[in-house]
Amino acid sequence: MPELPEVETVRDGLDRLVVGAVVRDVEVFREYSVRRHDGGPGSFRDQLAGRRLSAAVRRGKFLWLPLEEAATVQPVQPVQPEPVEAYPAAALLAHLGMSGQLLVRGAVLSGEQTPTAVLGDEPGRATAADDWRHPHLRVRLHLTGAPSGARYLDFVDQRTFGHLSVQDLVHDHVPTRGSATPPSAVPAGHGSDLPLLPEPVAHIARDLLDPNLDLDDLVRRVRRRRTQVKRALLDQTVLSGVGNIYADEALWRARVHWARQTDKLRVADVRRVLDSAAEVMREALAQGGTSFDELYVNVNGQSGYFDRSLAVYGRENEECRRCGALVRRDAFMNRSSFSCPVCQPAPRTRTP
DNA sequence: CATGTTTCCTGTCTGC
DNA sequence: TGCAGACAGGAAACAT
Repeated sequence: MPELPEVETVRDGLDRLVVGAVVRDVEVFREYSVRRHDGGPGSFRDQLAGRRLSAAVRRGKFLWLPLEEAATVQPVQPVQPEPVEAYPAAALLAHLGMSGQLLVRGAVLSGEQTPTAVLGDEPGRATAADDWRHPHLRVRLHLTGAPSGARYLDFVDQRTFGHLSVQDLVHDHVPTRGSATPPSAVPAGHGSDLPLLPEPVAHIARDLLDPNLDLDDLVRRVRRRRTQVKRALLDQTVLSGVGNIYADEALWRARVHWARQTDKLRVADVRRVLDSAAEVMREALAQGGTSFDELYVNVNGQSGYFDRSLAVYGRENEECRRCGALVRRDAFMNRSSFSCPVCQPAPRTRTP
C-alpha cells in the first residue's frame, strides 16, 4: 500500500517534476475517482483548467498541490475579485487509497534522477512521452509549462479507494497545543507560517515525520484514550500516516501487543511505539528512493519494495526474526494483525 | 462526546 | 475448469 513513506516519495517527485506546470485540460475517466469533489467531474475540470500547480505538500497520507492563477493561460470565465491572501486559496487534493498512483508522463529527467524511481512509472515505459493509457487510468491532467517538460499527470488506481478533488484551503482545525501551526511540508516562499490545509485535511493530526509534531503531547493524547493501542495508532485524529502495515511493524519493534489498552500503557511504552513507527517509516522512505522502481507499481495487495524488511506483517506462521517463534495472525477491524506471541505477549483480559 | 462498526471498490487467490 | 466467497485496506458514514 502507499503509506506515508510512499506518499512522501510521490510528493517529492511531484515537487521536482510538475510544480510550476499549468493545467491545460482534465479528463475524468472514472467519476467515482472524483467523488469527493463538490460539483462532479465538470466542476473538477473547470476549477483546475488554467491553474498553476504551485507546490507539493503532504500531511500523513494526504497530498495536495496548491493552485495559483496562471498569468499566461487565462480560462474564459468572468473576472472575479482576487482573494487578498497571498497564499493560494485552493488546492488539488489527492489520496492514493490503497492502490493509487500518480504518474508523470513526458518529463525529461536529468542527471541522477532515475526515470522509474520518481513516481512509480513502469519500466520500459518510463521516459517516453507517450499517450499510453494504463488500464486503470482514472484521471489525466494535461500539463503545459512544466520545467521538466511533463505533459501528463496520470491518476491510476486499480481499487478506486483513492480520490482527487479541488478543495478550499482553510485554517487547521486541530492545532497542537492551542497554537495554530503550519503543515509539514510547507513550500518555501509561500509564507511557511500560514497554517492552511485543504478542508478534508483540517481535522487530520500531524504525522511522525512532521518537524512541528509535539511528541510529548502526542504521548499524552494516546494515553488519554481508552482503546487498544493499534486502534489509536490508526486513528487519523490522533496521529496520521500510520497504516496497518507500519502499525504492526512498529508494535513488533516496540515489543507491544496490538490489543494492549492505551490507558494502561506506561509513558515509556507509548514513546517506544511511536519512536519505532517513526523509525520504520524513515527506513522505508530511505529505501523508497532507490530500489522500488520495478516493484512500486505492483501495489495490488502487496506492500512492494519494503517487503523484505518486514518483520511480522504478512508473515503468519513464519519465524520471528528476533526469537524464532511463529508469527501469529489475529482478526482485527475486518483485517489482520500480525504479531510475535513471545516478543509481544497478549494482555490477559482481552483474548481474541 | 468517545469509541466501535460498516461501507465503499476491484482484482487476485482459495476452496469446493 | 468454473465460480462463489474471502481477502486486501483508508477513512467517511453510521451506530452505540
